[in-house]
Formats: sequence, structure tokens, C-alpha cells
Amino acid sequence: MTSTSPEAENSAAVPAPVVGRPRSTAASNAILAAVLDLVAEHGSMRAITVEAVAARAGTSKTTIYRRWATKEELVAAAVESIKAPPAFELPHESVRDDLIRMLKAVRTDVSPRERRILRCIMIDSEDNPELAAQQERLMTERRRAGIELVRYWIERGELRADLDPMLVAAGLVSPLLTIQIYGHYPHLRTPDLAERLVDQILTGIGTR
Amino acid sequence: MTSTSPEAENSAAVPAPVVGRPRSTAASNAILAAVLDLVAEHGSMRAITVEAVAARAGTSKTTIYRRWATKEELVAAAVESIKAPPAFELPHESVRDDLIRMLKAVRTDVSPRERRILRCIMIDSEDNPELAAQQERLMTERRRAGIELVRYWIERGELRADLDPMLVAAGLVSPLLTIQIYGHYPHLRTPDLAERLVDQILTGIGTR
DNA sequence: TCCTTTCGAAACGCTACCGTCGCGTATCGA
DNA sequence: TCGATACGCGACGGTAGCGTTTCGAAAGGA
Repeated sequence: MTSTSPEAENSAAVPAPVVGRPRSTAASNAILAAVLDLVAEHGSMRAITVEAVAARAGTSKTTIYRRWATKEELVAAAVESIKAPPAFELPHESVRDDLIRMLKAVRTDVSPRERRILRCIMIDSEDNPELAAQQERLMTERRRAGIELVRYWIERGELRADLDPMLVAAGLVSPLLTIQIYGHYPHLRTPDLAERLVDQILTGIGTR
Repeated sequence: MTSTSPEAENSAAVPAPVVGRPRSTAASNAILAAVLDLVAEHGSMRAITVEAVAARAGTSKTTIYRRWATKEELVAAAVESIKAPPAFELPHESVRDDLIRMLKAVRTDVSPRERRILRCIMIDSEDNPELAAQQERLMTERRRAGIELVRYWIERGELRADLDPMLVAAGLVSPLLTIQIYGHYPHLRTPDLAERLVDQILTGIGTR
């Protein structure tokens, strides 16, 4: 820790010179936050303009373009600045409660703002490999907790030993996400969706 | 059937006069097909241009704007022209086979072209209520078969009677779609995904 | 203090695309 | 044949947004 800068450098940014007036980190943060705000408000990354970002951040376009060469780099940097939510604590009292809590965490820990941001990343990552990589990073982080949870209860014999933890997690989280975030199956958007999903997969749907 | 036109009128189109040279239905069809082609090739509706549609359809921009007032109307009409796939026949030999067949039909009956179109509709329906309505129409049609199937096997006592058929369908189709179409959980993209999903939900994951 | 760089503001060039118009030609019904 | 409309073509005006430039002022480091 000899002379570390207080803020981590933005990866894809144009490097700042060492002499002269230093760049305002407050401005950098405000710009990245403004990008995420606007992405959350409007539908996608196509829908936001650099001028709007500057206005929201209280800076000028010049200040933005001094840091990032293109709009794509700017958005990528903003997405990169998103941190994964802190790992939530589970009481480990019962499989059912844990799974339900995990699913509800997907719904509550993720704010509506962040939810819309994730949705936009999903959309735009189609034709933006940089964004696609970022998406993978965010998704993998968020998926890990669920997979670990399944593993935990398999070890304790509460879940079948021959399960693929990832498939179980997918079977629970995917329906929840498509219903909650994408708005599919509107009839299923009830407050007890998490409970119903867990019960369904826990006991199975067959009669034998 | 006195003087019915051979083709159904396009709903939101500017009505064609009764005197003078009639509009070419071939051109109309070529235009709508071109829209869907281009939507499938490029990412979204924003990415396609009216000039490109005209070029692909072998017409001129004038011909397009004589039928639809704006690009939005054009896209909406093209989406409206999509027909639901024919209902597939199931052998009804066993629940397991039927469910697996149903899931595999999701993967095979929907061509890659149509898949991309559906994806784009999903994306653009965010800020286009007209498209959102069309999306609901297409999704509901496609979901019905799965829900009916669950109901069929409930009546025959092979599935639990207290199930919500829609929740079961969602629990099966959603993971498949997110994995197959959206590319999530890349480790799960195996040829036997349908079988594994069905087995997991059929027998349940719990040990008691 | 001086030198270097940043900042905000405003204007600019550029490109892409929408939607319109005019024109000569083609095609239908009466 | 005549009248009315559709057709393709090309050009146009208008708008939006990206990225650049200029300029005076401010703010740090040596």
C-alpha cells in the first residue's frame, strides 16, 4: 500500500495523465451511476443518450468522452461497476424454508432498479460480446448461492443424492425469473409463488 | 361469399380504395415476410430499416408507406401475421414420454428463425404496448398445449390432483427456454435436458 | 508561482434513418 | 378507351444522436 489510489481505476477507460489537474472521481462515479439510472428508467442501452447521461450526472459530454472513447465502453464500464449483492445468511432449519428464502431473496434483494438493469443487460448482451461477458459474471455470482444451498442439503440427506445441484437451481430460479422479471404466466404472479414452486419440486408432481 | 377478397385485410393498414389499380397482395405478403426475415437476422426492431425491408421485399418504400403509416404499424402487422404452430399429436402412452415430447417440441417445432423473432418481440414489447399484446397472444397460444397436457394426466390419476397445471408447465418450460434459447446455465445444455427436467419434477427432489 | 490538465458550455460535422413528394409508367374496373 | 389508382425510383426535408472541437476558467503538483 505505497501509493494506491483511493478508487479502483475504470478498466476500459482512457488512462489519466499523472501531471496536471487530476480527474474528479466524483464525476466518474456520478456518470456511471447516471448510466445505470437511465438504463433502469428506459428500456435498453439503445434508448439512452450520452447527453442525457451528462445531464443526469451533472457533468458535460466532454468529461465523459475524456474517460471512455465510445458509448459502448461507457455502458460496459457502468455494468462492470455493479457489485454482486452480499451473500445472504440462511437459518438452515429446513430444506423447504431455505429454498423459499433463497427464492424470495431473488425477488427482494434485487431492487426494482437493479431488476430492470439486469433485464437490459440480458437484452443487449445479444449483440454486445462485452456485455455478454459481464452478464455471465453477474449471473454466475448470483447462481452460486443457490447451487451451494442444494449441495448443502444433499449432504445432509434431505435432498436426493443423485441430483444435479445446478439443474435443481435452474428448475427453481428460472420459472421465478421468467414470471417475476419477464412477466410471463401473469396468472402465476402471486405473493406465494416461491412457496408453490418449492413445494412442487420438493414433493414432485407424480402420483407413484 | 359474394365478393370476398382472397386475402384477409391487414388490420391496421390504410384502407385501399375500391376504384383504380388494386394493391398487389403479393407485395403485401413479401413486405411482411421481409420484416420477419430481417427481424430474425438482426437483433431487434430498432435494428431494421424501412429501406432494408423494401429492398428485401423487392418493393419500394412508397409501397410500404401506402399500406402502413409508420414503422411501428408495419412491425405490428408483421407480427400479427405470425400463425401459431399446429397442435402436435401426443401418443399418450405415459406421462413421462408425453412431457418429454412436449418439451422437445418446444425445441424443434420452433425454427431458429422463429425463435429469434419471438425473442425480438419479447425485447421490443417493453416499450411497445401493441407488440406486448401480440406477444401475449403468441405466448398464450403456445402455452395452452402444455397446460392441457398436464390436465389430461391429472384426470387419469398419473399426476397429483392438487396441482396447478400452469405452474407445472412453467416449471418445465421456463428452465428449458432459459437454457436452450437464452443460453443460461451453459453446463446444462445437453441433449438429454428434457428427460432430466421431467424426471426431476416428476419424482421430486426430496427424500421423504 | 508556473505548468499541465480538467471542467463546463456551446457549437459543429457527420451519419443514419424516417416519412414525404414528384414523376413517369403500369394495371385494374367501367 | 378512359379514369383512377398503384408502382418503382430518386430526391428531399427533418430529426436524432454520436463524437469532436474550441474556449475561458479552475485546480492540482513540482
